[in-house]
Amino acid sequence: MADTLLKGKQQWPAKKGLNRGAWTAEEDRRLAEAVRIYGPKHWTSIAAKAGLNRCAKSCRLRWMNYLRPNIKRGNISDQEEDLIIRLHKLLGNRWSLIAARLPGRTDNEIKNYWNYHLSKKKLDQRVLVAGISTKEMGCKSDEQTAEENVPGTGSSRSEEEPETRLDVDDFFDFSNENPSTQEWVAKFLEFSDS
DNA sequence: AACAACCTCAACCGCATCAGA
DNA sequence: GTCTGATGCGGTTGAGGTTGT
Repeated sequence: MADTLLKGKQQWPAKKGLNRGAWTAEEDRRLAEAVRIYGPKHWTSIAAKAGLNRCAKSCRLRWMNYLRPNIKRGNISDQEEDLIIRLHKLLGNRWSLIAARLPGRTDNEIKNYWNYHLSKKKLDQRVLVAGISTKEMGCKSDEQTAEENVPGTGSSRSEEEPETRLDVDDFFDFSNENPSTQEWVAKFLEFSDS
């Protein structure tokens, strides 16, 4: 355990005297150039070869969440939100899996969106339904909902399939949705299957 | 205008897992 | 089979912007 801890710590800049904090335009440019040359793999060598005084993890994160092409920014549409809710119900807090089903969205973005927007929405709904105050609920509803659908703890990453207490076919049945949603879902499924 | 509360976003942290030596 | 470095992921934090009072 102590080993693992140490190993984790060694990977981050604070412990190596490397740069941290916000990226500059110049750093972005260098990183993008390095990724163009070497491909989005082998982050350790990318970080070194780009002459960035950044650790591999920082470089990867920056690329994945910001520099990667085809990234959509801001304004999660209603359809996307709906899909996020459905996928979260099915997959739990597996943001990377959810993101993989939302073209152009990053796991970080979805995670951020969920953590603020949707968890708040659900909380509000529960408060409305139960007719109780947030205080009385102890702000517990988020974890509960997520954990209801994901075995183990919220942070566990077991490879087991989630214990699906819901019918997946039914879950992804959009036949009751309005035509524009259906069209969007069809496009989305087409995209993600290819 | 000033302040507080709310919201968004980017980045860091810690851990698990993978892959190569 | 074991060790070690690299990678991927989810959780968390905090800075900065926006909105409301």
